[in-house]
Amino acid sequence: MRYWLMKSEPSEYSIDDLMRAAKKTTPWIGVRNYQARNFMRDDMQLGDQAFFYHSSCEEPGIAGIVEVARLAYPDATQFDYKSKYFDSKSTRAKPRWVNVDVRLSKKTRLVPLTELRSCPELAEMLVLQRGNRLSITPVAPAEWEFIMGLAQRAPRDAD
DNA sequence: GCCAACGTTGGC
DNA sequence: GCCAACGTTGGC
Repeated sequence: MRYWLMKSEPSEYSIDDLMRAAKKTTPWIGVRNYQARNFMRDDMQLGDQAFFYHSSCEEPGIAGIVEVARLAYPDATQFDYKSKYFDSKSTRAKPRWVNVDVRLSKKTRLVPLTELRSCPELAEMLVLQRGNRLSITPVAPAEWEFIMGLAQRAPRDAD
């Protein structure tokens, strides 16, 4: 069992969208980066857990916990010319992009990026590294446990 | 909106 | 296979 962090722009798909989804499950479509794809295709297993991270928004940070509910399969949007994720070089015989399905385990308080950055325990965390842009990154077990602790704590005072 | 950092593309 | 140009990500 492995741990991950998966980024989504809440204007595209937020933790609340996932709460409203049927079976609280969604296909993690739209990944168009080979490294991130390979994590889904080669490494993700059923039951793996992931932080649902809100990016490119007012308050970036971890918004909840999800679980891998279906192993990687071809991402349908790559074949849909009307989709922003359409890839003209991908074929059904040889699909280039895949997605897993994730199911909401629970929504947490928003643990802001700034708070994560302030924790020496998380100094090595991949998503916090300079210049990191990967939308899916592995999370070390110790980092996972630490953040789970943070998430159960009351939000910081905002002064 | 800016821009640093990184990935991808394509000419050679 | 190199690498410059270009595109994208994502925090600020």
